[in-house]
Amino acid sequence: MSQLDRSLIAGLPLFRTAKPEDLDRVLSSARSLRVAKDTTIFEEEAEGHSFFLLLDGHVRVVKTTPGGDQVIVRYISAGELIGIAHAMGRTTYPASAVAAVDCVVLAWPSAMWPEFMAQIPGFGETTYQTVGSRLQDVQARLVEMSTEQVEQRVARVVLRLAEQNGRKTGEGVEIDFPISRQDIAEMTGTTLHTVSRLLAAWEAKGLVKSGRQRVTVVEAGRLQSLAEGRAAST
Amino acid sequence: MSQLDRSLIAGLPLFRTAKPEDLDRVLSSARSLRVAKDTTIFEEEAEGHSFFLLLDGHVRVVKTTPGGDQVIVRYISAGELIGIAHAMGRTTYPASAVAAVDCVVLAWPSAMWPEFMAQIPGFGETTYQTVGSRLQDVQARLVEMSTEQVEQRVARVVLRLAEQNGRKTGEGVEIDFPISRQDIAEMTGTTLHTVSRLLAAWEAKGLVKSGRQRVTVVEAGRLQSLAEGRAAST
DNA sequence: GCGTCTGTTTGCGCCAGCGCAAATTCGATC
DNA sequence: GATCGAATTTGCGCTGGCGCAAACAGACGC
Repeated sequence: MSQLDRSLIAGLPLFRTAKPEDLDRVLSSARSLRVAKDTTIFEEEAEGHSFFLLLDGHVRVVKTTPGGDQVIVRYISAGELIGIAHAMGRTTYPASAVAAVDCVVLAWPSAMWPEFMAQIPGFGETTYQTVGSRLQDVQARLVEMSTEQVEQRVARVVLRLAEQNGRKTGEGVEIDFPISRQDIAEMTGTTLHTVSRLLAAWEAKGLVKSGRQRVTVVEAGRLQSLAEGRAAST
Repeated sequence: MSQLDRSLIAGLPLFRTAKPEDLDRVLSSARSLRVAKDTTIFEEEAEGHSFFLLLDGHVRVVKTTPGGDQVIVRYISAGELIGIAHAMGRTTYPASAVAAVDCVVLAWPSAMWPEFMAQIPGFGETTYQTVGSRLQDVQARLVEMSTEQVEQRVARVVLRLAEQNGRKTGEGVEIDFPISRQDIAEMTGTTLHTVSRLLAAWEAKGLVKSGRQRVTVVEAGRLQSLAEGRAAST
């Protein structure tokens, strides 16, 4: 296995306070993987033998119910860790991770987790803050699911995805990975039909542009109004 | 302030691996408070100056939306920490904590958090596992909110509360703190009216007994069937 | 023991959004 | 550029559960 280059991970917040020799050690024990679009990186309930760092691409984290319904718990973007169940004292993955586009990930055996925690300055603190902010985030979504109408929830999700994973285009901010109506439905607890109707209505009002697995936010402000429950003017 | 007795906290998982002198140090810096039923321990968004250990009683953790709707995020029972936002790198509390019954809590200034983490063996690991399991839990609820009908969600919540905070009585397992229809509604994203109708229907079928701020699970098995979406027989 | 207040029950009408089904369009592939 | 499959759109009917409103019942203070 050829040694990976330090520059791959040097800029990440996760390793902000790590020393160069730490980076080398981290990299020397890493496996680097290419993951094709729609490939599963790890499966819910499976033994959590490895943890991963997403170097490039986007990954969706999905839970499946006994009834076969899927729910997208969150999207992960480059620079974030995945499969860190181990950090929380679990031995199995609580959800599946699927590449939303072709991805590059680094993988380490879970057995190395304690070593990372102990030896990389700032690693523990950063990851725990990550877990904490994910908790905040999921709690916020729970509140939204409990109190808001479908239109507001969909508006919020579209806005959040555009903010966090947006790419400016001539027309507005486009979500920079393929996302279907079904995906949005699975993030908002509704059906692809309803999402389709909403996007069509918004497009007619000029709030968004959308196509096959593609959504562009044109008027973020008015969409924000919708998300907050104030009926959008016009 | 009189020194608190070690036995107050010696049995807790949180201090399982702490040494007796650690316990004394922890206690000597603690304030002990009695909190009357329905009193707020800390308010969402407020500056997180303290963290708390619930010694006795039950606390509900509540988030309020801009629109004024409340959502009960979880119940905390004796032995658990609350207000540990600080651990996750936040400076304000993400939710409010309200005493569900008369409670006894210990409080420490948040500034002491790093000291606890560094000096009490096992403290860090245990609390991070707690955060991790809360994340799992909220994620599971998010999935339920997204995919299940109201009746299933209410059944699940009642079962969970009875399991975690149940007290055996002659008739079944009673949730051992006062809980209103409104409270259950705020945990399941529905209205008190619907909860009332469901409990009435279940009571007619002999699955539960309930009264003013009181719920007893009589037939856990059949209620579990409901929670899993299989229509209950009879 | 009496009034009051808070929590609960229940009836009724309505509608947001689901389920089903069919048509359509867009990309990708050969 | 013809073919095929997946994603999307759209119509239609139905219903779970909400909103409103009013009556009711326990518990608690005086």
